[in-house]
Amino acid sequence: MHQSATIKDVALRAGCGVASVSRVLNNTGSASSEMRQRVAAAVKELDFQFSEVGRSLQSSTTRTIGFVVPSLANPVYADALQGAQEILTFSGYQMLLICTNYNPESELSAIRTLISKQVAGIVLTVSDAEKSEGLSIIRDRRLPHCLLYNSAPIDHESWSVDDKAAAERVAQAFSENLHDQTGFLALNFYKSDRARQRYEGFCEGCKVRGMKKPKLLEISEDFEDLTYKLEHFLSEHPSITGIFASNDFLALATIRSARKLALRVPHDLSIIGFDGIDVGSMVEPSLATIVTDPKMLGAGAGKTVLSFINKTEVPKPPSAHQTFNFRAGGSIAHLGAESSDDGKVTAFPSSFDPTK
Amino acid sequence: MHQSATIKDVALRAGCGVASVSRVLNNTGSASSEMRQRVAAAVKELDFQFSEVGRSLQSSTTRTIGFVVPSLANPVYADALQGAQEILTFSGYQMLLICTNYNPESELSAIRTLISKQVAGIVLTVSDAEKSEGLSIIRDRRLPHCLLYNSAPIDHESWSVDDKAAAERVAQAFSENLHDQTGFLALNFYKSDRARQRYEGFCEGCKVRGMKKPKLLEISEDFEDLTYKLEHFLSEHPSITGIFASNDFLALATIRSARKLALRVPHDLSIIGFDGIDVGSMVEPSLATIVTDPKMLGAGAGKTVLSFINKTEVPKPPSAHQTFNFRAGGSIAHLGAESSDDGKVTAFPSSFDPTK
DNA sequence: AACGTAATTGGAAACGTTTCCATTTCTATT
DNA sequence: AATAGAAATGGAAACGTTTCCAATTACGTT
Repeated sequence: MHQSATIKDVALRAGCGVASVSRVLNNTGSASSEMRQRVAAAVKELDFQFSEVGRSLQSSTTRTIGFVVPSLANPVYADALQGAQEILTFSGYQMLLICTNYNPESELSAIRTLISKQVAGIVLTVSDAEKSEGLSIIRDRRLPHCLLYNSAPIDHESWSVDDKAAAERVAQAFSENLHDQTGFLALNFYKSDRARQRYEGFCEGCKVRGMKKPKLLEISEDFEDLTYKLEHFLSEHPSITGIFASNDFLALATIRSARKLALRVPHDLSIIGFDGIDVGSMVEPSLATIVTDPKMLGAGAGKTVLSFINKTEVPKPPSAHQTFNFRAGGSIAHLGAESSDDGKVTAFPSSFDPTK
Repeated sequence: MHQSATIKDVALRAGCGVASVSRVLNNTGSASSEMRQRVAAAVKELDFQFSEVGRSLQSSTTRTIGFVVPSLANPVYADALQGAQEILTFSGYQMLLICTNYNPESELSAIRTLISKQVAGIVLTVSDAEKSEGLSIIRDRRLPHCLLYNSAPIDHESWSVDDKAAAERVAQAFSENLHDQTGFLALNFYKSDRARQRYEGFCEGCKVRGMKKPKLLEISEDFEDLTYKLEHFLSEHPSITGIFASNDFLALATIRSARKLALRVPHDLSIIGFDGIDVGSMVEPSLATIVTDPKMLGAGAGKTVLSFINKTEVPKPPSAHQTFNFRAGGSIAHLGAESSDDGKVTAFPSSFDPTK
C-alpha cells in the first residue's frame, strides 16, 4: 500500500463512471443495487478513502473549525479546548489549532492562515476584542465564529467568564473578612484585556465597599522574581493584608513565596486566586478562589460556531453570574478581634471544602 | 468585503494570465517589474490570499501536521502540544488536533481522518504502539510520523519518557528510605501501556532491591472514590508505607485522601508522584516525584516529523535516563530509627526544593 | 537591419471531488 | 408491441492552484 486511490481508480475498478461512485458513496442520487455492490467491492479492494482536499475544493468548505488561543500551557485554555473538542468530534468536525503565545501581533496572521485554509468557523481568544483587526476581517467575511474568554463587542457572540463581576466578588470576600488594603497581582497585565478587566472590577468592588484602592503588582513572564518583588511590594505597602492573584498558579506561587518570606498564610497574608484549578482544593491551606468552568465555556463556543454553520438555534451563553463561583478556602483569614492572636482561628478550617 | 478573491480575479484585475500571477506571488519563474507592480496592486485592491485548498489539491500536500493525543485535560499532553506547536509555528506549519479521549477505538478513525485531510505528517500517542492498526497504516503509507509517549516499535521514531527506568528510580527512592512494602496507584491501568510499563519497572526495581512486590490499586475515571478505595487498600495491606502514584494529580489527590483518613504524609504514608508538574513543588509538603519535560518531548516529536518532511537530519531523542529526573520532596519519609518518634524528622525539610 | 538568444507571458492540463445534464436502460401501462 | 415515464448511468464542467510548454517580446550582436 502506498499512494492513495482516487475516485477514478475506484470507477475504473468497478467499471463505471466517477459520478456513479460519488453517488453511491454519498448516498445521493440513484444507483442499482448491483452498482452499489461493484462500487463497494472496489472500495474495499483499493482501501479507498475520499480526499477531503478534493471535496473541500468542490464544496468550498471543510469540516474543520479553527481555534486561536494564547497558549496550551495554560490549563484554562487547554481545558476549554478539551470541551470544544468533545463537541466537535461528536459532530464530525476537526480542530485546527493555532497558539499566539500571548503575542498579539500573531493573532492577525493566525486568522489569515485559518481563512486561507477555508475553515468552516473560528473560535478565538484575542488580546483586545474591541480593537482586533483579525476579528473585523472575520466579521466582514461573515465567517461563523465565537469569542472565548473575551467579552463580546456588539455583533459578536462570546463565551467567557465575566471577569469584572468575578473580581467584584473577590472584593466582597475580602470585605466580608474585614480586609481593607489589598493588592492585585498579575502576569502580563498589559497583554490581556482579561487581567485589566479583573483589576477594574476588583477596584470597583473595593471602592463600593469603602476599602482602599488595591495596589497593582505586575510581574513578568516567569515566576522567578516573584518572591523578590513580593517582598518589596509588601514593604512598600505594609498595610496590605490580602492579595488577589489573577490566576491560581500565581496564587499558589505567591503562597510559596510568602512562605519563603516567613509569612504565614492566611494569618499574615491572605490570598485569593482565580480559575479554580483542581489542585487548589488539594493543597494546605486550600486556596480560596474564583471557580470557573473552562470546559463548559469551550464547549459552548464550539456549539455556537456549529450552530451558525448548521443554521440551528444559537445556544445562549450563561449570564454573568453563572460564569463563576467563589470557593472559600483556608488561604483567606478573617481579620476580626482575634486577628491579634496566634492565628489558630481562620474563617475556614483548612479541611473545609465547600465543593463537596 | 465578502467572498474571497481568486487568482483569476487578480489576473483579470491586473490584466494578465493566472500563470503570471502565480509566478509573481510565488517568486518562481520570471516576470517584468512592471508586471510585478500590476499584480501587487491587484492583490492589494482585492485583498487577495491564496486558497490553501487549491494549492493542496495541486501539490498534494498541506502545511499541516496531524496530532493524535488522549486528552487536552491532561497537562502532560497539553504541554507537549505546546512544545510542538512552537516548533511548527516557527516552520510555518499548522496543527490539526484530534483527541481520542482515552478511547483506543477512536485512534484508527482519527488517523484515517488525518490521512484523508492529507496532513504532511503525524505525531501520535496510541494506547498500544505494538498492536496499533492505525500505526501500521501510517507506516505502510510512508507518512512522516513520530510517536509521543509511546516506546517505539522497530522502524518507528519516538520521543517518550522511559517509563520503566523512571519507575525503577522510584523504587530506588523508596529503597533508600528503607521502605519495604509499597503500593502502585493508577488510573485506567488497562487503557495505557504507559501505566503498565511504570508498574512493570516499579516491580522490577523493588525486586532487585529485595523489597516486597508492590500492590496494585487501580481506580476508575474519577477521583471520587479514591479516599474510600485507599482506606480499603491500606487496611487490606497494613504493611504498606509508601505509594507510587502514576501521575502527580493522583499523588496530590492521594495526599488529600490520606489527610481525610487522618494519616500524616509522609509520617504515616509516603507518596511519590510522576510527571513533575509545577504545583508539586508549591504545595506543603512538597511532592517527591519524577520530573519530566513534556514540552521538550513534544518539540522533539514535532522536529522529527518536520525533518522527515524536509529530508533533513532526524534529531536524536534523549537517551532513557535523560528523559526524567527524580525530585526529592517532603512527601517521602525516611524510615530510620527515628521513624517511631513524632514525625518531626523527615528526610527532606519541607521547604527543600532541589530544583532551585 | 537582421538575427539569435534570453526573458516574459498566457493557455491549458492536472490535482480529486460533486453535480448538472443528457443519454441510456428499465418498468409498467396501454 | 409500442410508448411514456422513471430509474440508472456517464460525460463534462467547475472549484483554485501550479507548471509545462509554446508563443511572444525584448535585447544584444553581427
